[in-house]
Amino acid sequence: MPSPAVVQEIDSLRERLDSWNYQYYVLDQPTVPDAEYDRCLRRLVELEREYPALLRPDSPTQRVGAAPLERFRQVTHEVPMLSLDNAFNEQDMLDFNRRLQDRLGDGEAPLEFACEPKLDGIAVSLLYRGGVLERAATRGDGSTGEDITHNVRTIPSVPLRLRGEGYPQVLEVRGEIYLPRAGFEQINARARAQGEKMFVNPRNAAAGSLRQLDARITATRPLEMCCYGVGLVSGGDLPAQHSAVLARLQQWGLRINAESLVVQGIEACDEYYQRLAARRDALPYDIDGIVFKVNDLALQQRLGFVSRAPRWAIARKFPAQEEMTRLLDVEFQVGRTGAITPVARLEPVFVGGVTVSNATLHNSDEIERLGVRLGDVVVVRRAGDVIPQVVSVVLERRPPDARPIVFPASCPVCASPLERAEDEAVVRCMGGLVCAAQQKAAIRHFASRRAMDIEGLGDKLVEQLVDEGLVANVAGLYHLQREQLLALERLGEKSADKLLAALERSKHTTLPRFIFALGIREVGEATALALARHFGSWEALAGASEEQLLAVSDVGPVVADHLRQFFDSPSSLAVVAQLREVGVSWPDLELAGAADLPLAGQIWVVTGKLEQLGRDDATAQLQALGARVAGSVSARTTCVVAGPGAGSKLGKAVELGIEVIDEGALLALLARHGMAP
DNA sequence: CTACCTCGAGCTCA
DNA sequence: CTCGAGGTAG
Repeated sequence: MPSPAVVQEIDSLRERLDSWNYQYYVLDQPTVPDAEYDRCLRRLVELEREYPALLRPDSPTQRVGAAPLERFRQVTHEVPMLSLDNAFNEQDMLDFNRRLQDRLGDGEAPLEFACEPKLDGIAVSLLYRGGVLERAATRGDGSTGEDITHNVRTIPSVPLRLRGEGYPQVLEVRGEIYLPRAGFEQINARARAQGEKMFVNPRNAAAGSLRQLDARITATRPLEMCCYGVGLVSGGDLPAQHSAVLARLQQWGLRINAESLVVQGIEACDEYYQRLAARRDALPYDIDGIVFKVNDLALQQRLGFVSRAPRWAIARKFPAQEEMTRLLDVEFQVGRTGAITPVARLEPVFVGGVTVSNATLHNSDEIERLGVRLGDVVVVRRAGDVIPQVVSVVLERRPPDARPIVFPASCPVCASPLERAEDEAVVRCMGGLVCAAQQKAAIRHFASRRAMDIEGLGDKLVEQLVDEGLVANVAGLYHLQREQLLALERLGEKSADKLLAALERSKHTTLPRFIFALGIREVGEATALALARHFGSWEALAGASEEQLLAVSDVGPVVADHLRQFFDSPSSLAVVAQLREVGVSWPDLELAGAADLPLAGQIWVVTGKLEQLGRDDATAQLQALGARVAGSVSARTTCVVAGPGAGSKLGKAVELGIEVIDEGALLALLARHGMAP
């Protein structure tokens, strides 16, 4: 039984260590020598070992890294983690400001903005319950991420317990986990010394560190966390301004960015941007832009969101980084639809934090526009997650032997003729399913997770199967024999059996998956689902007329045409027949009855300003009732919803004698069909 | 588009 | 030990 003196000593040690941690990591003011800190930590470890009953999960000793995990658990963000709209120049910023003032309608007085650098790291969410760190998660797709609590616990600037008081019972803090440049140098120096693989940039090093199953490895990486906002908050109140919320977070022991500043008006935002851009290289961490947020939370609430980003914030990105390199070769790739894409093979060059060796040249127009030749020195641009681009040619450095790039006259894979559709920039191989490149792409797509989900059928295997002549179309997959597979390189008994089992499993599928898997042009996951729901069975879909196809929401003339082409092609239908023959099957869908989709087949147009619903919501709700919402009025339009400020569309509707209703009538109609206002 | 982690399997060599 | 596949991140 520990004596009260021991309990008191443990408490006192923890308090001191927490406080020093706070001073050091959150306030950036070291207060005690490292030796003193270490001495106290060792003493605490010793006492906790002696009295395990006194061990707490939020003790400063509990950061070293727990035993390895089996796998990452999925977590759901109750408040989704959104992304930010981007601005690339001062004009974008002025547009942003204009949108804010128009929407708020409070006049032209300068708005107050909270500014801070956008750290280049990994976005995470920390959940504190009763002030104790309960869970840390990655952003993931915004609604679900991965549980990385075990790794985040090892980061010294993340408090395991909030300091002080007054924090809400449940507080979700959001921020960026990143590796300061010095830390990056340090772990790379260590890796070099031990002959291990080095990281290419701090962001990837941070991401890699957080993806460790073994937190003991994470603990050796000097990661930091910087907070920039909150998510879920309950059982307590926060201040009414963003900047004040951040200040409060800092009091509670969370690190916030030292450069954070509140300014008045959009011009001051530009000054802040210019000032920080000038200091960018001198900062101890990488940043890829500046974030500006409307500081007043009440205004934020009035502004709301557009699909996946708040209207009240914007990230102004720094100009993309550019480097020069040499164009070694141009390869012409053939895609799933036969589209021929020229891809530049470049002398590898380090730009924007990664080594770029490939860049798409899009099409022949682009090659012409650039006037680029093989062997040319070119400028390559890359910004953050943006796909690298060939920007221009350095003509002064053109070698005398630079050769023009010849666009192939026939398909580089199957030699079939090429065709360029009217008003399209892309050139396509007309070989269709006889083209090995298109066969491979079709099979890859068919096997992919969102389609038939055939595990173990990766790119390399598809390559082998087609090259060996074992499979020429997706139906051929189901005729593969075990012996044929075993004859392939690097494919043993286990892999073969696994693949065969996966193929067998994939035979039981669903109609939307199957439609999507066929790879019909312009028919993605969403369209496939809409088609399946609308027709309910393959037969109904395959037999549908152009007009019937057009009645499906999201299906326009282009998609309808591609669908008809597929159903009119004997070879395509033959593949489908073969698939069904080998046992690919799915349950037919319950047809969405007239009661479920009262507006099915109707075409609506929304124009003018909708005061209560907003155009986006109105569109979504109409679509949910089965209507197709079009952008312009035509003779086929069923009904027009017109709000104040409606212009030519309203005029056209009246001209054509189409029914016009106002927002009130729309709300009544939605209410009649059980839609929430 | 690039980079990173993890896993299982296959290959290689002792 | 190396490779391929499958997943993540920005």
